[in-house]
Amino acid sequence: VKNRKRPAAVANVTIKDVAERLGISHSTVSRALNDHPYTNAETKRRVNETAAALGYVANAGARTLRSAASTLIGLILPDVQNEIFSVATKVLANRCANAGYQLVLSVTEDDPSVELKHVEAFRQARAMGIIITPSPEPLEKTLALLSSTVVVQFSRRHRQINAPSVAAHGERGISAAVTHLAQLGHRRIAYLGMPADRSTGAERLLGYTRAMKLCGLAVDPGLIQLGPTRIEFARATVTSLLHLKQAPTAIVLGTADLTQGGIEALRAGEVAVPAAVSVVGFGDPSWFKLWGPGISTIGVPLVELAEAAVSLLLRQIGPHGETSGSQSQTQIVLDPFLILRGTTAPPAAAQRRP
Amino acid sequence: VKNRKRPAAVANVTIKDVAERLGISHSTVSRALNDHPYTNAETKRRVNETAAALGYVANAGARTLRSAASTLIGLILPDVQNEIFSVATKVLANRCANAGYQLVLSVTEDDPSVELKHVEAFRQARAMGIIITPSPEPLEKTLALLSSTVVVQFSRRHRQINAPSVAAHGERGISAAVTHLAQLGHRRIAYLGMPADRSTGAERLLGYTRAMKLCGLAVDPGLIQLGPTRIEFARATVTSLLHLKQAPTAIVLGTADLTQGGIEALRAGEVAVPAAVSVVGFGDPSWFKLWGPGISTIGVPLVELAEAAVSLLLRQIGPHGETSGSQSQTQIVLDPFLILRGTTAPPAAAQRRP
DNA sequence: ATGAAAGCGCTAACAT
DNA sequence: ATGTTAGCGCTTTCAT
Repeated sequence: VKNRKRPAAVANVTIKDVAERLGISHSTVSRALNDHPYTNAETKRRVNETAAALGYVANAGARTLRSAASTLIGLILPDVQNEIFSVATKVLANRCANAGYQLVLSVTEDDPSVELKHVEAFRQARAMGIIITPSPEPLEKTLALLSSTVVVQFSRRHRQINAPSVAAHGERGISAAVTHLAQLGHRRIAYLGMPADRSTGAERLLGYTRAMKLCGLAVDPGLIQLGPTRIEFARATVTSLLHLKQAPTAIVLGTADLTQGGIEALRAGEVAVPAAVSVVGFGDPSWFKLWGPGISTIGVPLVELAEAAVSLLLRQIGPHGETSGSQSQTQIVLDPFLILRGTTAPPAAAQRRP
Repeated sequence: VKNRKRPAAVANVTIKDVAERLGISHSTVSRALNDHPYTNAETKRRVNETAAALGYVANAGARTLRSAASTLIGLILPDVQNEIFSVATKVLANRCANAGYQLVLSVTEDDPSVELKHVEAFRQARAMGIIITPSPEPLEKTLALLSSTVVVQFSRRHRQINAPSVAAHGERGISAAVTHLAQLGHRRIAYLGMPADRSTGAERLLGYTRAMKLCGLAVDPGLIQLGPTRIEFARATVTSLLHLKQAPTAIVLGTADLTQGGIEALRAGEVAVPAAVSVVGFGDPSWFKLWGPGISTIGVPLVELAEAAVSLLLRQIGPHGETSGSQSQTQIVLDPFLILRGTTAPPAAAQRRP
């Protein structure tokens, strides 16, 4: 009888303690606890009973050691506040829990070394799979570690990561916005977006330039502003854009954060929207429809994206562990959709068009 | 040479493999890897080298099995979308990572059985601690499991959970809002909030009734509306409140979600704010300052709350594992602050006051 | 249906 | 400084 470990709260009750208490062998207890086919019903009952009485809690680590299959799934995101990632987190948490997995979350803020640390930790914990929004330039070691794991890339895609991906078709989204504005008569359309080092940033920029050309509009480099996905950046940039002597009559914002910053600038400058300038945002946080006349924006099927990502991962690792063939080629790309509300209208100067 | 495990991606390289390759004992490898004091520098170098070459990744489970100390911290939240919880998630993720822990996230949506499942999983994974926003009525078993772990209650507090807690002083927050409105001349002030089954709901409701009485105002039960923290509920309720023959001249919303619903109703009904009705919201998502004249609201020190919670937990489990004395009595309560913007003004009918 | 025994990968005495 | 050994809690043959 070992009785000197009261200190705080211990959970040292093992399968052996239960066995000893019952005067049976610990392997019988193991079988009883795991509903092994050949187990006496009565034994099973008694085992469960005393296990509960003793406060027995299985040791997942020991189990993993034997079976090589953990119940952990890693999620690596640059940020959790952002709408797309918070929706993803919610969806993944639900789906993983339903499939019997636990979600280990890590937030990198796009710092490659933080990213590496987390990937390492996940590998050490023998996570069954990892869903990751890779940073723009992951470290070599990160790439190596990732290559020996089941991975699904979410939202962004990195060419050196040979794993399936799920993302929104950013190019089409931005294109649709630009085209819509061009059709309204706008000629000077500005684009504010992420740097092209992320796949998402590059694609969206491409969507802008392509659509401009397709609409027969000149691409003025001064109207293309790339920078950090931060509210302050958008606020400052939109403000200066509006002070240009050849100011744009419409602005397309490339992310939800940039949209917020842009709106802040517009509000601060008391700019009439859409009378003085038209605006198309990106993403659709719940308040976009409440602001002013309602913000016209590029909606993204957030839930569907997240669902696709987990499904892809779960399919590979199976509902209880047997990793099946990899399908690294899979690339799921979902279409965004233009949501027309009140911030887009023909430009003031173009009222006299046919 | 075992060479038949290419299937997908395995990480079966163990400390023994490294030892064998080097012709030394596995314990030497273990020491080298862990920077044990008495280790030959050259040996250490070679060990690290071949470990890297072989793609060795430590097995955290095995380590936990020996040392009884994992690197896991559990976070149990009813929701991640909500501002307070998303901020908490971000802060905790950062702080935990810095302290060398991994954050396992679970979302309960206040379902007690889901809550239990997650607590069980955390205990099985031998999580070093749990930060939880307990559901209104946790199951017995959940309580029992929790009592044998290091726990910090976040945002909500349950009387049967004997663990330190961190929360905002909801009563004071709501009181301040009501008092402010009363001082502006409002007499019919409505309150829309959470059910009183959660500590937060009960406190905020108390803040309302107390402040009303203190201001010498009659508490009209018809102006107190409690319900699910859902946008639709607030939308419907605010709409019906405004259709009352004795409609309120001011409304206090008890959560951020309810505030959004209320705003939606006001916008849909084209109600003049604050001319026809004053509004005070709860929380301060970034868009509150952008809507209309800016939403007056009860701000909560979100980051500080989250910081306090991790600090409390980390202090108990220590930066690397030695659980220290519990301090279950600790209750950190942080004060909210009234943010006055444009949605509050004297009631139309009271313009003629002194 | 149950018990005995081995071993998963690792750390930590204890030897040397 | 390094090797030997035992054992953490569990599952899983292999006997019985």
